[in-house]
Amino acid sequence: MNSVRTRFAPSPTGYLHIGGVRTALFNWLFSRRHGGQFLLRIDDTDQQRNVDAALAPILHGFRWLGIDWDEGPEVDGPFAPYYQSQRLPRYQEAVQKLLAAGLAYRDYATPDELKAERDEAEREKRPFLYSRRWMAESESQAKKFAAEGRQGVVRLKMPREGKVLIKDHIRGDVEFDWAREQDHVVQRADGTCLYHLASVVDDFDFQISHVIRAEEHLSNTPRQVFIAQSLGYPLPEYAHLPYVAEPGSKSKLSKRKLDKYLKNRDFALVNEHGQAIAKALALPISADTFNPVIVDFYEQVGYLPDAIINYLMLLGWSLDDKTEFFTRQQMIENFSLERVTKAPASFDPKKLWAFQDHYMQQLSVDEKVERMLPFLLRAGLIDSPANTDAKALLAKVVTAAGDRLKVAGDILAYADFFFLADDAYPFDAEATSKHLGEKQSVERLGRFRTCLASLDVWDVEALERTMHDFLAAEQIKIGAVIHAIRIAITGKAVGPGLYDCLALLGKTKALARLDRAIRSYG
RNA sequence: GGCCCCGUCGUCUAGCCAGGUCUAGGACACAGGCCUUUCACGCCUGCAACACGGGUUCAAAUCCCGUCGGGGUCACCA
Repeated sequence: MNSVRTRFAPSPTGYLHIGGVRTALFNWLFSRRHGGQFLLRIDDTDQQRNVDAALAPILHGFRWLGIDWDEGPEVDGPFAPYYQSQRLPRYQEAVQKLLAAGLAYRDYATPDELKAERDEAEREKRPFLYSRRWMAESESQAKKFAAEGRQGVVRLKMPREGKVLIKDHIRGDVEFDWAREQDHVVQRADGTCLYHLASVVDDFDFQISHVIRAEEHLSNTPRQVFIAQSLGYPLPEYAHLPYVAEPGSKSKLSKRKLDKYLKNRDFALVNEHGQAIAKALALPISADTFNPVIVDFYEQVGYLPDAIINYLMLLGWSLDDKTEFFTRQQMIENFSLERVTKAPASFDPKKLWAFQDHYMQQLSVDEKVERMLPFLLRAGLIDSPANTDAKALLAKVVTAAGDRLKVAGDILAYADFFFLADDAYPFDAEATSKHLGEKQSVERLGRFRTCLASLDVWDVEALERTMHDFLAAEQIKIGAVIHAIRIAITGKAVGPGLYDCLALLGKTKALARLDRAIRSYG
């Protein structure tokens, strides 16, 4: 009956952080590996106004990634509610128990008095430890302090000697001196309770067997152990994961330092690529919620959940010296805490990109079409999902584009010209001046147009033959003309094979586009 | 600053616990080449690391000690 139960406890912040996903993923994998449950608990003791709105993107992100939870918001479960804001009575009950056992005390120190003690300790260069001077040891003393107009909070009465040993699945045994632990506040004057107490009570109530969380919580663990033991709770197993670090550094990844990451070449590249797609979609985005640190970025741009999950799984974990690709099933079968790395791992957007590339290549044309159609719809390049002609064209475009489409949104940045009107696609300025800048090039384009106009059969083979004959007649190499043609019909310097483009456009459109270029640059 | 954690190519990592098969393997990135007169894919080649110093040992990336470096944490935030 020792079921494995893990949890991830997001705060409703309005966005899902890539580092948070990694932590959640390891929790999820561990529970799945052992046939247990994974739960989501909402850490909203900070009572914000609109928890639902701030939580929605987070839940949505997990769903999108395929990280499902057995208990928590929207699915409930035997221990509902899973919101800390709704569990205050339980926390207060725990506080009473601590008080009654003499393991916590009411404290009436003012912030200024506390600060004075802290400053003094600093001046004397000794570690700060609260003097307990305003600790109320009896009811009458409490009344006396209150009569002075003081506000009472509840503090933990931490041991002032001895050591505590924390057994951690990743760190091994870690020892702390009790005497360095502060008498942390667990309940405010207004009766609300603080995170550490709430977290410990929740983990017990929800029967969490393994607390798997980021390493930044390791130094918080002694106080949590103290709370749990004081309350008579059995201790959960602990596993402190290395945190996810910034690109090219060992500092913790944080969405607040976006400006810094943008100086990283790879990060900037991935970001710009995404921004371009967002722009093509006219997404109402802000840098706050739309950047490569936030999961939503990847969904909007059209990454594949499998790519992200696979990449994240390998950030701080490995099976062996060569296996890189895992199906969900393989992940679950192979995951173990023992093989989690101890050192922090830098988030590398380029490597994520490489996984994305791989997984995209695994998709069939139909699967790609299914993912790209919504993008064309949203950009207004296709009027309706029921437009079968447009869908058929899309399938052909996707086939011709092949590996060039790295994310679903690339259909916009890369192949929009197929869907735009013959006079609406933009000409790339740099490419145009390079290949259509000279009169000679444009004249040659005109002659090539004449050759094409005489074609009865319009397919790749015929087009290739026409080109061959044209080159012979002109006595030139293909390089002298192919770029100009490409730009004329697509507006871009890069794209699928030229004959594919021509064939897919059809004779009428192709000729119209050549005419437009000749008119514009002749 | 105190406490705690961590330290293998630029990055993710294998190897470390059970020392030799490690002139340290793989992947991403980067550089060059092939393919293709676009781009991308693919293929080939190259560049590139055991933080440093002492031990122990016939033998150390692996064990021990120290140093240095990086990070986390020290709230009436979570």
